[in-house]
Parts: sequence; C-alpha cells; structure tokens
Amino acid sequence: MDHTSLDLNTKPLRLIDDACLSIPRELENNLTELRMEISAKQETGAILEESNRVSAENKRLTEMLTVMCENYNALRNQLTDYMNKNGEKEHSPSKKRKFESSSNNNGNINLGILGNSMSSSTDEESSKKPREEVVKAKISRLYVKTEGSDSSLIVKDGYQWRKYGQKVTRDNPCPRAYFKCSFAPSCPVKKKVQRDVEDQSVLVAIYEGEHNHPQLNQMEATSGSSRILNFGSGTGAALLGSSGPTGAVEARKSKSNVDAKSPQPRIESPEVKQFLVEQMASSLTKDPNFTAALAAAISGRIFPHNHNGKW
DNA sequence: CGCTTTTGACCCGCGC
DNA sequence: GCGCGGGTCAAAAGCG
Repeated sequence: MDHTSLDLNTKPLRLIDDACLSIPRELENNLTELRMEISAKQETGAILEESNRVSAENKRLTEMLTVMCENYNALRNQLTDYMNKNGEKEHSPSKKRKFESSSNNNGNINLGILGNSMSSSTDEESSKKPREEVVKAKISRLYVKTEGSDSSLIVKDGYQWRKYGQKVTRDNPCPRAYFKCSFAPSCPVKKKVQRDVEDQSVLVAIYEGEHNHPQLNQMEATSGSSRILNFGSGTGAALLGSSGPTGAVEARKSKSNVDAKSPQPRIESPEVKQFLVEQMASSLTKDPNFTAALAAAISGRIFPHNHNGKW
C-alpha cells in the first residue's frame, strides 16, 4: 500500500527532475549572462544618471562661481575707481614725500584686503594723513616669511638686486635695506626690504616700478612652497617667490589706471589659475561631445563586453 | 680686477 | 629757518 503511494509520489518528482536536467547548458549560461546584462544595464544607467546629475551640478556651481567672480571684478574696479578719485581729490601738489606716505597708506589699504594678518597700526596714522593713492610709480608689497635664523634682508624674487643703502627708520628698530635692480639705470625698479615690526620673521619688500626685462632666475623665484596672494589690479613687476621654504603673502596696489591697463601679461595668482582651470572644466562639461565621449569611456571601461551597443 | 656690500655723509621734503 | 627723518650717494672694504 505504501509502495503504490510512494511510487505515485516519486514518479512525478523524477519527471520534473528529468525535465530540469534536460535544460541545455547553453540556455542556462545565456540566462546567467542575461541576468548579468540586466543588472549591468541598471548599474550603468544609475552611473550615467549620477554622472549627468553631477555634471549638471558642476555646471550650476561653475556658473555661480563665474557670476561671483564677475561681481567681484566689478566691485574691485569700483573700489579702484573710488580710491583713484579720492586720491585725485586729496592729492596735494607735492612729490617725493607724498610718494612715500602714499606707499605707507597702501599698506593700510592692503590691510583691508589682507585681513588681520598684518599690523593694526591703521587708525591713528591713516586718520592723520589723507589717503593718497595716485603716485608716479607702481608700488607693490611682498610679505616673505623667513626662517627664524635667517637674519638677512634678502628676498629671492628672481631678479638681481644691488644694495645701495641701509637705514634704521624711526618706526622700526630693524634696519631697512635699499636695493636697485642690477639692470639700473635701464631698469628703474627699486625695492625696500625691512622686517615687520610685529613679526620679525616676516620680511616686507616694497617694490617701486616695473621691470623692463625678463626675470633672471625663474627657478629660484618659483621654487619652494611659497604662497603668493596677488591682490589688486596691476601688472607685472616680479612678484613671484619668496626666500625659501616657508611662505609669502603678497599684496599689491596699482598706482594708476594706466598701470592697471598695461598690456603686459599678468602673473596670475593661484586662485585665478584655479578659476581658469574651472572655466576650462566648465567649457568641457558643457561640450556634449566631451560628455558623450566620457560616458562612453567610462562605460567601456566598466563593461567592456558591451561594445556592440546591446543594452 | 670688477662687482657687490657697507656705512657715514649728504640731500631734500615736511612739520613746527 | 631749523631740526627731523627717509632716501641716496659714493668711498672704502670685502669677495670671488
């Protein structure tokens, strides 16, 4: 009795089993491949979607950055115009002294740009002296952080200088060194180097004028991990570099609109360079050919067996 | 020997 | 006019 029932129960099972076994191996393999393809398609779709989303967001951020930069430039131009107007208004008919006092004022202006990193001697002096920005030569400042042990007043900026004087000034116990460009008198550039009153490890180099010759020592000028922040408009004078392995912060002030519009190529700050890179990246991401090629490259790399366009 | 650095003297503008 | 202070000159010294 039990045998019949057992037989009845086992027979269909064997049939099913046989049927299952009769499925060709190829089909099974194809099924597996099909499943992989489906999951790959889903994954690729997700990646493409994510890629599109990221590139759209990137585009949006870049546009925001562009607008911000444009606003910044417009604002800066307005500030420059404003300061120039003020300078003209308050400019007294005097020469060399004014030049110097204005260079001091430039320092005060730079404080505004640089934040609190420099001295806080703004208020009293600047309130006593009228602001005067219009001077003959272009003035720029370079702040160079030096080693504590380094007591020299040498700022390696890629140009060759000849020292022609040294003076102890009233407001700073450290002597101020006066340099002329070695190409003088054909090159009228001068610089003054003095240690910062508050932080004696910082050298303050004040450049006057523009070099009319190329940099002599590019390697020296650009070597090291110096960090230069180039603020303000203006061109030219060699403002790369520092004296060594520490750092430098540079701030400059254009002396006139003429200077600001000088045709010489500008030495861009890292920030500006980064902006340019982002602009290039933006233009690339905006290029449908590039994005298509990128997507193809990515998909080709992840799923190299799908070259026949079978998705 | 030629170039650079040092350093005291001198010049000059500014404030009083 | 005088003194002060920053900037420049130039002779002497230093250096390669």
